[in-house]
Amino acid sequence: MSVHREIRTQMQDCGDCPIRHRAVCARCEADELAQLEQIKYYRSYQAGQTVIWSGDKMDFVASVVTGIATLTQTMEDGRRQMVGLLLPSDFVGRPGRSYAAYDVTATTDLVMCCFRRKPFEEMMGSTPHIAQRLLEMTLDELDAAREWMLLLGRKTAREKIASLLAIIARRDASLKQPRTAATMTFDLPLTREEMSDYLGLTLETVSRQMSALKRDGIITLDGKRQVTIPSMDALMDETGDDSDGGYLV
Amino acid sequence: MSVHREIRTQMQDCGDCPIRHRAVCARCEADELAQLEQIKYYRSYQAGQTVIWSGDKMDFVASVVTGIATLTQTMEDGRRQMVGLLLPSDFVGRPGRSYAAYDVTATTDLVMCCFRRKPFEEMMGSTPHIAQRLLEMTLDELDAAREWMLLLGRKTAREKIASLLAIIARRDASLKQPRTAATMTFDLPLTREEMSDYLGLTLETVSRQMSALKRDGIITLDGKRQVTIPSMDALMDETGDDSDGGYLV
DNA sequence: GATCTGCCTTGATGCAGATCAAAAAGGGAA
DNA sequence: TTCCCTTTTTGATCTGCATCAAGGCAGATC
Repeated sequence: MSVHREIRTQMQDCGDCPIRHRAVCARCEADELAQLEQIKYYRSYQAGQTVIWSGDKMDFVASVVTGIATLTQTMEDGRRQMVGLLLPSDFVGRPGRSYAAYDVTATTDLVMCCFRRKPFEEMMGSTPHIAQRLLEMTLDELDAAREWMLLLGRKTAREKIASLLAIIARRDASLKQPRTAATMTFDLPLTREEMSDYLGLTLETVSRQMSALKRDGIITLDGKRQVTIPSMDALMDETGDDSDGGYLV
Repeated sequence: MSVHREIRTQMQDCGDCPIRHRAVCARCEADELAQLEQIKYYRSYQAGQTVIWSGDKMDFVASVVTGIATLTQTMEDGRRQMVGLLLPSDFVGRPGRSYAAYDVTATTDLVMCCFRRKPFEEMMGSTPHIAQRLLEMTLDELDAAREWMLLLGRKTAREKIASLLAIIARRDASLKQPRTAATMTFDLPLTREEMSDYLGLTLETVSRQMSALKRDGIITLDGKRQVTIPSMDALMDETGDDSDGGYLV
């Protein structure tokens, strides 16, 4: 089936972009793909660069291809809270909204696949798959946000750190290593300050708790950023989470 | 146009149910409405009753018709965090998930409009409007969750209380009073304990901060539950929020 | 190699909110 | 009315994390 093959070939350059990948391409809708191709473009950002400021005009929606971006809210007096961590395939922006609601920042080098907003919205109207796929992704993000609310509202500093490490480790594991490895090693993509913005702590507390987890043998640090987790189970014991919790389908 | 009129008539009994109201009925899609009618039923709950427990099988999705429900997460040791406050027209449950992820509780007497999940999902596949409407609603909830993350992570106890009061007051205002009233009065639908679960505080702290706001003339209490706000501006000054913040379109 | 600069760690101290405890205020029911 | 029970308030004390303040370390620049 040549259309199928053609799409597969074109898919390469878009990485994990969910719009093409899952909503469109998985169903081999060549027309939709062609349409999307026309309104699509790529943008790259260096680590630390700001993608867009809260309140700025935003005439695109996008999905992360490679790298990590963050969504942050800032209060007038400078207090900051991270409200989203965007990994490859995550979606940024919102159909029907023309201004950014959050600061979007690249924490690593970042490539995004952008779609001009207006034509994208029009396409959504005529292409049910896209709205359905977006709905699924948004519901996942809502679940993640609610898990984070529990963390912010009720967990101790140590539990917060352990939870963050577990999330990063789990994501990394699904990308790289088979699920077998008892020991796992990864690079922290966040500075201590970014971690503190995510966890609702100060960077000093983050640093102290990292040291404490190290002292207690839950983690090993190689340099400031490389983390080794000897036992994922031991880490999970520190998160305060239910040990099972696997009912989410 | 008789179809239109018929739909309007049938709408009455479903209150603010967004599925019929906005996604379906607003477009006068009589077929969809007929389909929805077949898979729909109502359920009532008394104040305090649990609608469903986290982890329970959930073979329906629903929307709140009247009353208020809450979504709560509980940790093994009993720490609780409310992660959602469901008002009339809000949606509960998730297409594609057969188990509840949160405890759902009626905080006031509650009527819900339920749809059997499987047929609802099938309908979503064939009826684009519904997925699009659900997407919109879910994006709104995601924004609300992210605002709540800022509150949980970075606001002081006093700011948290003021923010909650402001949210309830604003909702109430849009239902009842014209936007003109400088003074506004409403009943708190939550106990001190529920407020504390929502805000990530203890009930003692909630009580103390309510007393403090009263002492400072920001609010007046008549009994435990009826709140009067002499000046909405004065209350907003206590929330820590940007005074404008009106860029969200 | 020396110096700089941006992270990160560690220490000392303070305070907001938690915890523990008890009294007060409602609000039904009899 | 009185009693009982739940919810709320208030008080005393404790503590986890924030705040303030030095250093330490590793990678860049000269």
